Amino acid sequence: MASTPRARKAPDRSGRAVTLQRVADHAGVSIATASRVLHGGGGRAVGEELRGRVLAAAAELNYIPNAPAQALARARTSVVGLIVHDVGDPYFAAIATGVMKAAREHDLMVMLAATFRDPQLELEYLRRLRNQRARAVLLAGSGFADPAFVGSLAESLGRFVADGGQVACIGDHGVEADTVAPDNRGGAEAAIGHLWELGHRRIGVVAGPSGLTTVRHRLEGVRRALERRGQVLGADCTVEADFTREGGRAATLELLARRPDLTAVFALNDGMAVGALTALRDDLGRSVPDEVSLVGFDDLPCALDVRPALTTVRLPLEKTGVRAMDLILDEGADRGSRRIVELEVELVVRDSTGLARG
Amino acid sequence: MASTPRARKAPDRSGRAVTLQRVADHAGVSIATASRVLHGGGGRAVGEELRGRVLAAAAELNYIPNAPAQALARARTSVVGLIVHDVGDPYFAAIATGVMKAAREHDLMVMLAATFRDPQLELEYLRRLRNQRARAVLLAGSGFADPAFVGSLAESLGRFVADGGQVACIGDHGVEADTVAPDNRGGAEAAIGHLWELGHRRIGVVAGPSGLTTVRHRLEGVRRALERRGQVLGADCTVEADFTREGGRAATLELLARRPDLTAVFALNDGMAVGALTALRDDLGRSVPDEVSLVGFDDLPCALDVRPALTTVRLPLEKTGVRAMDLILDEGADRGSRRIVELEVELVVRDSTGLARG
DNA sequence: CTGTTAGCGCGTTCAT
DNA sequence: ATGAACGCGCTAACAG
Repeated sequence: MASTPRARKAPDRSGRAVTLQRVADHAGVSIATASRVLHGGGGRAVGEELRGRVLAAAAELNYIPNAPAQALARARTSVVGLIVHDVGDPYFAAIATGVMKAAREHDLMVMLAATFRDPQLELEYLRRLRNQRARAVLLAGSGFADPAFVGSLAESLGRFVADGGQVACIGDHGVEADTVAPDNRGGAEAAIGHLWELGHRRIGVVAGPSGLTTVRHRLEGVRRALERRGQVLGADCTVEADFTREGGRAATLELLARRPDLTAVFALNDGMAVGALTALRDDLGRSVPDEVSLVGFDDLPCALDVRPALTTVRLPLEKTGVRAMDLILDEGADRGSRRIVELEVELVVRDSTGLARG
Repeated sequence: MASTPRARKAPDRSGRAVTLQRVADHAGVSIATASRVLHGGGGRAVGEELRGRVLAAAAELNYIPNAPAQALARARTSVVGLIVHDVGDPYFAAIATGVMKAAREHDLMVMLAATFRDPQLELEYLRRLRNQRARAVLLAGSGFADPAFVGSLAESLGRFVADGGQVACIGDHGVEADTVAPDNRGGAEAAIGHLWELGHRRIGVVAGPSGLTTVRHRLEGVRRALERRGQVLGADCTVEADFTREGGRAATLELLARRPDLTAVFALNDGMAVGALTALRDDLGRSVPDEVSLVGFDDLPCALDVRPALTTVRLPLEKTGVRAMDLILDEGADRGSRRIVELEVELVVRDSTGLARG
């Protein structure tokens, strides 16, 4: 036709976008019938004859349903949101991998959001995911221990749920929601136990920001393991810094300056451990593990690349992502109480730990 | 429960979801006015009085627009799709980081899709992104050199564009689309040049699958650099394997078995380089760089953690993601010819390369 | 400046 | 088994 005033879509060859209506016309059936054969949900079946015609028409026209329109009509989308601190961090990248694999098996798309550790941004993304009417949101990464923040987080999550969305946390976010979390305390205990068995009695801890729940839990594990053996974690044996390689390096320098007599260092994640290794070996000239033993946490790929290969606590990161998706998908179970899945961790002994000297 | 026949949404306290209509009612204005103050686009301004009432009502009711509904009405969404091989790979994770940062600045959400190097899955995700009516798609990662695949890819992309979507490639996908790509050839030439200057004349190459365009381009750079210096790359000087650490290790073993006299190895990405380092040092007992020099490509974080620290070609990965988003956002420029942005790379000399012996 | 109204593409009763 | 018609929440003419 000459003028199409309201045409806003890029036109298909024959002038308009390929909609269900067009498929129906092409097949000589009603739009309802077309909808039924293409998206089946309607309950009733459709006769072989028409069914074939619709399928053929759809194929010929290369019809693709309009997800936003379906979302509007069904009041439900097929997207889940994944909120992480930083995709560039191998820890989150591994979780994301698990999530994506699970999503694909269930025909879900995942919207990724990275907060770069800014709590406000986390709230902001929650809004945007609500705006998008995401069917569910996966909150990954360590939570922030700040009560005020946890309050607003709970509120945002509450709204999301009120809108009909589902929520699952990966790790402890201080919120009443289904959660899958690795056994951080147990992992830390295992790490300390390992060092203890090797004869280490003066162990230092290179910790991340205590505002992160993950850090708290790992520290708790350290304390518990030590106390069980009649020792308390001295205040001068813990240094807190950024949860990164650079943080680990700085913290280790400070730690060893305060306590040059330490025979072992436990870094609360592998990033920090790699930094600690650099500090120990390159800055301080202390050989690992001959003079100082080192243990990390997470078992990121880099733990293997580094020399000596890092003894660390392995987290089933990818599986964590998958499990979180399972929580989301099991819609039946969300009645009743909160579900909590604790994932087992495993100490992986490699070359960065050895017998304590003397 | 009583019976709310068509209620499909989780109800708000007062019984229904918070829609624009409700906000309008609450503020005592028409829905059009509410729309105008909340989403401004309508052209005309709104009086202070009403404007204030609408804002207040929206805040009080905690209104959040329904993106699918807006998408339907406007025939345009605010989501861009990002297709990568594997988020777990630091290479793609870095690109994704750049994309996400740029997206946030422009109020766009990103849907992530990981193909795990399965071409069919790439096509499938293109369909799904078209289904979602993504405003644009970013095709990241190395393309597949298979002509048949490139054909279907071009077709899929064509449909996407016909539907009004935009496309930008990261790296060469053999397709006529706006592209941002690092200078793979130049980087490889620089790497070889560096080794040459150090006196190396017997250089082996540890390559990824030749089906990937990235690998091809890097190999071309190698050949060009060598030929410029009067040498040709011997067939026995190149081994092809998976583009991974394990691939690098295996390929290096094979390479050195064939040519024990090599004084330098160029691995076509850092993953392979790390594997090569393991093979050289641990399996073969050859010291790096004293006996064999090693160069990688990409400058992933692990290049720094490894000992000796890896000499490698740095790619501006995060910037690559940002630039690709720029192409998407510059809608004005998409008339006329194809835009190609070539990103400069930089050789970073660290400790894995040294003078050739003898 | 503000309100009315007609779609956007689709799912879903409700008749037939 | 099939079709007609309404509504999902919102934008964008168009009319006042």
